[in-house]
Amino acid sequence: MAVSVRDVAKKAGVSVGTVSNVLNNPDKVSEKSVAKVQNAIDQLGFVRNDAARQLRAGKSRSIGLVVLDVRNPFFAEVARGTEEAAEEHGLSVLFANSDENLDREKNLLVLFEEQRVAGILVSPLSSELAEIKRIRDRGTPVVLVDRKSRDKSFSSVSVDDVAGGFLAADHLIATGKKKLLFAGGPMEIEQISDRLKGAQSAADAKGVKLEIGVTKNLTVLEGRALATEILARPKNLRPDGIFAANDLLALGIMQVLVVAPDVSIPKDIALVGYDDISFAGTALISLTSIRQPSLLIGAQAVELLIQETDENKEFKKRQVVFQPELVVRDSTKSS
Amino acid sequence: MAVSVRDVAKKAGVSVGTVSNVLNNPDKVSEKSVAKVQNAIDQLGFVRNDAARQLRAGKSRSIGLVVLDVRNPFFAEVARGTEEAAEEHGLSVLFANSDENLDREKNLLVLFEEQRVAGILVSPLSSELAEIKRIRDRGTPVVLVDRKSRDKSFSSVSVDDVAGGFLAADHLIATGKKKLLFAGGPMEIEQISDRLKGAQSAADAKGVKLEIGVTKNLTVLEGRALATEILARPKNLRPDGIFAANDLLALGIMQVLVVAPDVSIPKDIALVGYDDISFAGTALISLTSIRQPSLLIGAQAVELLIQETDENKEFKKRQVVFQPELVVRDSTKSS
DNA sequence: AGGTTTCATTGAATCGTTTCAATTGATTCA
DNA sequence: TGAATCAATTGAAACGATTCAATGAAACCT
Repeated sequence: MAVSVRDVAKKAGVSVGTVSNVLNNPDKVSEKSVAKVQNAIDQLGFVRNDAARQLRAGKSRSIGLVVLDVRNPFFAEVARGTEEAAEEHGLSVLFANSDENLDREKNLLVLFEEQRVAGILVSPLSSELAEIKRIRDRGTPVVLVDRKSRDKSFSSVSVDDVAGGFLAADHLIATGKKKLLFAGGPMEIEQISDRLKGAQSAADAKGVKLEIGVTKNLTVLEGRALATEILARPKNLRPDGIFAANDLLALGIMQVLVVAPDVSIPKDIALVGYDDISFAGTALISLTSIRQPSLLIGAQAVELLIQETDENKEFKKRQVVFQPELVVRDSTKSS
Repeated sequence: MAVSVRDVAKKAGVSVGTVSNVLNNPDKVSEKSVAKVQNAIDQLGFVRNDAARQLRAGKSRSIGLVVLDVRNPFFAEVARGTEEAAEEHGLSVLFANSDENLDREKNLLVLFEEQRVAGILVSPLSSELAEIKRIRDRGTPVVLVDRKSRDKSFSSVSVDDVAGGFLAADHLIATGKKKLLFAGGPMEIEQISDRLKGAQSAADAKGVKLEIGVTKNLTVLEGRALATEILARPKNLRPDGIFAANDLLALGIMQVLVVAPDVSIPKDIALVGYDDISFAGTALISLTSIRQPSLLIGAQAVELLIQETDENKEFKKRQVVFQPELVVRDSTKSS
């Protein structure tokens, strides 16, 4: 059933070495042989066996990507970034999501290591990097994604969430807002608490109040709940600017505020989100947001991985931190 | 650098066969040997080489999934469905998207075939199945996803879009609407024209008018453009029920209608979407939609693939067609 | 013609795992 | 005690592509 190079060689009347060369170094083979071999391949329906190739080569031409959640648009973009960059280097990317589950993460890492991937990009769940370090030390390069490693022995790519939080709050203050509210949670997630930290420092710098509205998660529903609570307050106790830790939360808040008769966005309450998902720009009132260069993050991670593979390993660890960007839209723009 | 079973065997003082058995059939090995081998594995940091395993086995334990666009929430759900079903059978799923690009599709299929995947699930781009047929005939089982094959030689899983269109229009009519509008396009996409076909037949059956609003694509922006056009009309020329070919389009329409002073949803204009994406339920006015059993589709596709692998190949081709389901929410529910 | 270089081709050895027929050693049974 | 049974272990062979030193053939130069 299975057709091997040997079968092709026999049919074409050449040696297996020649067949292999036709496949991999066609310029080292005479035209006549190429033709004969191609012919035999077509007739027999020969398909290269990648397992055998890899076994011989010792390494695969794939890199593994482990993210927390593929359905998060941010990670979907990061994934595309890695895919594009990898393609340029003739590599392909195997996607997998850990679903924020430590066991799954472990399994996936083992799987990738068994596959002898050229390298692993991982957005690690826990701060416990022991397992990852073990893999790295056994020879598989690893780059951390969306997480700054204090441990300088890892290369990493991340975004400065503190700066993002600062940008958001500072922008609200710049448009004249004086009673800010930060919406988000749980605070155990470093990205979220960093965004708050940045917002806090902007507020402190300008002597503006910053209230904290902790949510259980970053979903539309939580946003609506929070907004409903805010509307229940007397007008003078409401914030005049809200910074939500992501866009879904912000959109939920917006949905409720927009139908409240006594609130106008952005005049009474301005709103800033985070992530700049595609829905942000197309919302009823387009949403000001903090954009993370997600494609770039993915691409950069691949580059770091490749550097780590190429060069004398120990030298080239780098921690790349991208700066987020403020995208101003109608939810904060007084027209 | 690389540690092999042979190294483990030497260190543990047993044969390679025993090491292999510890890995794959621990019950066939004495406890003492298991302990010795485990010890050696830990000390040496041995990691199984999957390429060698596969080479020996002749088949991988992965199945390949090629979808048109991973960022489409429908396909994201289908992917999860395959993942869950595959996991139950001890298989893993390799994701890839063709980006609606024929060359990419071809490359991915070749890649999967070279990997000797256990089978391929593909949402094929063109109706030209020659290449896919060739792969199938060479021995890799293939199941078509989200596409009904007229060619009965393929197993396939799809959803009845005509029925979905009928459901939507019939529901609008049942709530008393008399001037319907179908929004969607381009009509070359079979899924879209099928939905229209179903809507048309529901309208015909009840003697209700159905206007067709063709859009360039199915995005929020197109929906807003269309809705703006509708609002520009005198009131008596506006439809009283709109069926949009997907939820993004419907949400765009809703965004515009909801702020129009002289339109109330669903009293003046009712709205039905398609796909039931997670945003549908959390929209400002929750959106009635047609749900496709996307998880089930993925799971079913895996089952068909496995049947095709197991049984005498030629018998078990099946074309499974799921029925979509109407999910009634506020956008059509007179409260 | 003789020698040297160039180019194409050959095929055995290799990668690391699994399999399976053969072997060993221990245990049971009559 | 000798034979039969069973469990545990062994190690060579196989999977299929690639590599590389060796070989062959042709072309070139003096």
